[in-house]
Amino acid sequence: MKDVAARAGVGLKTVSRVVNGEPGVTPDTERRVQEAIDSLGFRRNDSARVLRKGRTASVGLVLEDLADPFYGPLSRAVEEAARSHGALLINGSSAEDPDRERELALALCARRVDGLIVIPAGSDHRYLEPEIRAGVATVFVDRPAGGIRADAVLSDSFGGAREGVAHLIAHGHRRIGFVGDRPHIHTATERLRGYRAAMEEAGLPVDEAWVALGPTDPGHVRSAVTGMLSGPTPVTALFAGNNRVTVTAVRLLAERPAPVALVGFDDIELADLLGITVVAQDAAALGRTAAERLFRRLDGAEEPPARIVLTPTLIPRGSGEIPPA
Amino acid sequence: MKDVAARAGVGLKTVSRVVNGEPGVTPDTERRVQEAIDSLGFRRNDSARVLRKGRTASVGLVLEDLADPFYGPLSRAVEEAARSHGALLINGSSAEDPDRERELALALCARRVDGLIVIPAGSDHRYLEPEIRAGVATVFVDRPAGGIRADAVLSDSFGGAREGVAHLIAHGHRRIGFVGDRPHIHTATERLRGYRAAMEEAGLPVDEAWVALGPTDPGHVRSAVTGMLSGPTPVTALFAGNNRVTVTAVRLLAERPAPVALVGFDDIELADLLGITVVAQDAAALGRTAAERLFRRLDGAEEPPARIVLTPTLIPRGSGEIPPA
DNA sequence: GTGAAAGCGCTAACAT
DNA sequence: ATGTTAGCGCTTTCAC
Repeated sequence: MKDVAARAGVGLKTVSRVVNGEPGVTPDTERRVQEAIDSLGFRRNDSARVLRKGRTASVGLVLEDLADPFYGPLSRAVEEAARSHGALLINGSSAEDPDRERELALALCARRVDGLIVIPAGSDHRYLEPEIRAGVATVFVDRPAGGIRADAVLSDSFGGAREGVAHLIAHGHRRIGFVGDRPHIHTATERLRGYRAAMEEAGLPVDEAWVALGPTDPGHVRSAVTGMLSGPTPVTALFAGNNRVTVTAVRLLAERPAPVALVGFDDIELADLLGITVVAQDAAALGRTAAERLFRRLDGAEEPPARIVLTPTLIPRGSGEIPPA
Repeated sequence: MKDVAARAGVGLKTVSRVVNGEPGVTPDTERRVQEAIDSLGFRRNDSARVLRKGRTASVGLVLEDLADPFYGPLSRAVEEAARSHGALLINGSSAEDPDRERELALALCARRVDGLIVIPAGSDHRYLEPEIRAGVATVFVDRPAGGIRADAVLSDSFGGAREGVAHLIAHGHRRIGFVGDRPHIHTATERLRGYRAAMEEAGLPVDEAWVALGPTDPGHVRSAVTGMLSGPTPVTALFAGNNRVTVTAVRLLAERPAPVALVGFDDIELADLLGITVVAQDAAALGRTAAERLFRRLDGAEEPPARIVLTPTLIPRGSGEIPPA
């Protein structure tokens, strides 16, 4: 910028005015400055600008795994909102590791992102308290924050699971298995709660051998499902607690001769062709809603922290309507 | 930091030393500084650090659409590499719009990212020349750069498509349709070239009514495919130029009574269950390779720009082995 | 309409 | 082992 000023034979501030489109520059001067900029290939250094202005026009998004098809659309929705507010998005995956979540979130704060959207891996977010006090707007998505009061945008996991399980019950099932993510994950326990509620409302007993919370890699899911299907009181239907579980369950059930009913939480591409009944969340809406809330705060809104709950949708496609064997 | 120094009763530089884990501080002093840091909730301002050091420890990734299941794993792989080099990842979607790609890439440069990974939307990247000269390491992925010499990490679109089409020919097809992305997209024309090569090598004529390049939204793909299946010389097999096309083609073919063979470029989740034969690229490997190249350059490697080509894999699953009607 | 000076928070270089 | 000074590139303030 100094160089540009020298070359154009003007003051530093005049260049700054031109670069930022501020008024108070004669067209002629502006032209000279512009020429100098072009010939020098000058581009403003935003780091310096940030240092001076205090705002970075960037937001951070900490999620579990960008490679998971659930988070792609969510991230894209956040990015789109950021873009419409002139902000860039810095993305990081926690790999479901609380330490990594924390490390990432704090690194983003050190970069002085204006806002932070977090899909929690851990359940204690008090480490963010000083940051939030220091002005980093923070919104949690998909799962609520632990230990602090903050905005959260969630899907109704309890209600969605209850509806899905009730759907299976309505189709005649009495022995239904539930396979979900590890118990420290909020959505996993909420969905399990929904399962239990539906069973209880129907007056059905739950054999604890029908319930499995654990890692959602294919190996664990396979053994959990196999167990439920082969015990003394085998289940006739399955509720899958998330998209990873559903995918593995579908593969496994396809290998078996006897049909087993299945409803999965989260929609999956091509599930329509495979006839998989799901309780679908709108990942993009989750991201969009969270981003809107974030930017509202950045624009100065002073509302108290709120919990916004989106309602998932049951989509019957066949697998959930299979009658008991 | 000033405040911390005052509170701990030490000089500014000593605080800096403690914060950065530099040697030359007595354990006792370090403890005092650490206490001051904790009680003040101090966290280093990385913007200032960046301004001083010249490196931001961040890389930018410009891709087409983070919500596309092809880019999630790619982005995650880049992020993982960045993480292992202590860098953060800023990503943005161009929505396949060249202006937006340019705008994003330049915004990232203004932030002084250390490196840039670009999945081109446009075909002219001369706008990046000054940035690259100024030291921003740049690697192109999936499609090569236009108008400048730069590293590129690609899949062998030509070879992959040729192999896929040859596979259909080997199963007896003589009239094969090709549905691909818009012609200005490098991979689309490369794949079409592969299609033509395979046909020619088999001595088969290509009726131009069997070839459609265009937008890959369901509407366009449906009408293109429908046309090919209902003309005077209907095709008996289809080669789908990317994952979007494949998904729509599978849906459409499922609605038709007569079986039509299909091979698609790019793998898709659950394609195994639906028996869809694909030519699979390894999106994560693409991202990983590009990131490795980028960080090698950032570590000072002075190699000339190279083109690295990964070989896709044909995975027969049934749809590509259906014989002609 | 324009510019000079101060300073954002940090680190490199050089004292002490 | 610790502190001081200068300055990264920009914007803010205020004077011209």
